[in-house]
Amino acid sequence: MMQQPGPGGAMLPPQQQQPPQQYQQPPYMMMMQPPPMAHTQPPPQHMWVQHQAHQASITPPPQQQGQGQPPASADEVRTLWIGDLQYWMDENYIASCFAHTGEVASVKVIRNKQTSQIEGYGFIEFTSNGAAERILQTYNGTPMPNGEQNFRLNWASFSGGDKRDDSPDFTVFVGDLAADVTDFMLQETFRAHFPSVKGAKVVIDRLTGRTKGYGFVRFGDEGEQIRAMTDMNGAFCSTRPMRVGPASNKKAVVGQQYPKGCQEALSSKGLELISAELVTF
DNA sequence: TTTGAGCGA
Repeated sequence: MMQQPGPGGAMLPPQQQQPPQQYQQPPYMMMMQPPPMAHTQPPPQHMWVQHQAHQASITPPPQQQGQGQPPASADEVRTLWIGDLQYWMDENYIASCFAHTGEVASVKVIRNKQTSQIEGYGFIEFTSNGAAERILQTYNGTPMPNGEQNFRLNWASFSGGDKRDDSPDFTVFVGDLAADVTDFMLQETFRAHFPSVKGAKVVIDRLTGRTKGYGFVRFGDEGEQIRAMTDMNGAFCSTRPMRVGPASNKKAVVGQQYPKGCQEALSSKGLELISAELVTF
């Protein structure tokens, strides 16, 4: 029947209490004061460039890179994509989040060409593939230092580990979410009843960093998706009953477009990487 | 707030 949060509390987000206590002390505090609501004005453009200076030349010439840098296996993938960035989360902030690892090679936040506003995503290059993977596993889905939202990390596009599930995803929409519901919480709430749950996503408002009160749960099995829509409707996640319904496909599921030229690279070397299910959603 | 967010020179 319906799930209640009541006694026993079977669904407890272990994620909430395992913040890797590494990132709570580093001295990023001095620079992470969000500007007082910079409406739409581009911040001074000189601020986000200099952090690269002390990083020992981060512009690896495409061919000859074996000079001062540890040549991380040439074609090793070591760049992560980071999303859900707020307008004030610049290179300095992101770099500071991982500074203690000592493995950040460079950070780049994508900005709008005209407005210079942060587009909401960026790239973090690490010193090795292993470092990148470690950070991905450790931090993805955990709270960011500002405490308002979670890291959303993934392998940089088409570089190997990004999602490319051949299997179709069966998604349900979940509304009426309480403000404290996280991806993980939502996922586990459903997974407790439906083992085919692949992942869940609580939609975050980029301007506020807070949940929009709805999200999505993906199933591997269509039957479970269907059943979840009735079984889980009204079930509790955190403090409120959820509203579960069909999800409108955000886009054509199949036939993603890859940059031309990447096709053969993918088929030749990307396959084993895909099998590992590193993708959270 | 109720149908996402997504790859750079």
